[in-house]
Amino acid sequence: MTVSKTAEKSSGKSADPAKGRKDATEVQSEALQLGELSEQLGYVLKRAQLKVFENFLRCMASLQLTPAQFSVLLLVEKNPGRNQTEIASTLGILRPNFVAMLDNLESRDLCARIRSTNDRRSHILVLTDKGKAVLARAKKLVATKHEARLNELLGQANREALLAMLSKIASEF
Amino acid sequence: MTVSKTAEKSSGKSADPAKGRKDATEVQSEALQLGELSEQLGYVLKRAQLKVFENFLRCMASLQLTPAQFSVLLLVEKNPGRNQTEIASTLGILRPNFVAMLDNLESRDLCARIRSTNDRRSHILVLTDKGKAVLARAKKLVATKHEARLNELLGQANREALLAMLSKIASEF
DNA sequence: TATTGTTATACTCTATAACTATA
DNA sequence: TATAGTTATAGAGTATAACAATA
Repeated sequence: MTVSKTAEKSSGKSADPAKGRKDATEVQSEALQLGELSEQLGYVLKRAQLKVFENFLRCMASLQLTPAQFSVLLLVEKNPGRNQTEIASTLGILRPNFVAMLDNLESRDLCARIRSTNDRRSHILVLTDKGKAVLARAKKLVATKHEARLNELLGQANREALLAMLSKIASEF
Repeated sequence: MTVSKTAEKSSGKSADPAKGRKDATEVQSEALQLGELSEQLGYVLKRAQLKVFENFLRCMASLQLTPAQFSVLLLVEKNPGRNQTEIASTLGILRPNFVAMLDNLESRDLCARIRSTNDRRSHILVLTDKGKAVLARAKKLVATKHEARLNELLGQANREALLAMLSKIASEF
């Protein structure tokens, strides 16, 4: 909501921004003060999330998997035989929006919809062999490029503490 | 990307989900296993961010301010006299998208665009008196309802550690 | 020629209602 | 009657190109 994906350099329109000013009302034309914004958890959380997703996409460029697609593959692998409603709702994806997502994954032969014999309204979801292979490669990329970078930045212990706090917020806030 | 704003209850379609099964292939029809998903920082980060924004909106319902609008008011208050480009780019908002946002805030008499005398292309942004008053009330709501809730959940020290780590990710990742 | 604010536009993500086929 | 998957659609949020006024 607050933040977009592109950063932009600040201008600094005058030739010598450090020199004398015309009058006292003119502010110094350099970086703005974030002020209380840098203490707003929501603001920092959003900016951090965008950075993490951006990095995830870069790490996954060769496999063309978005964070959402990766989460679907992971969940289907862990819970084979569940239907669309169960997978979607666990991920917080609304069923209507899940249809196009699955169409995409299925068209790439990463997962398959199988009509359930128990309840012929349901589509059971499973990973294809290719889906399993791609997911295995994706996990490796995430571990060696994405998570490794985070561990490097924060340290293993801090990364785990961060995850624990975010989980608490996600489940209890 | 991964997560929507509404949660949904899982079904549990059979009358007695704990009792005997038809055959060994049928899975237990209760909660799904998140598996590695709960270790994915991006996934947890996104879900936490949605919860925090949701709570922010609830706390701000009386003032009808979104996180993005709050961030604009905060930044304009801290940096009066800056133009649209400077405020927008600092927040990561693209200039074209900032126009409608400002139209909204200006129509509610919370901030004003003033044609700069130095550079008549620029619109200098300032908070109106009403804007200052509303922002003051917003800050109070955020402190007493929103941040207080977070401190209650995490503890003051943890909340600060969380903020520090997220800031590091936002700026260095 | 370059920049500011703006318009137009498009694409993604999210959300709701309603249809169909099954139960 | 209710549920699963689907379609259609609408609204945010985000992205790019291009224009008028001004520098």
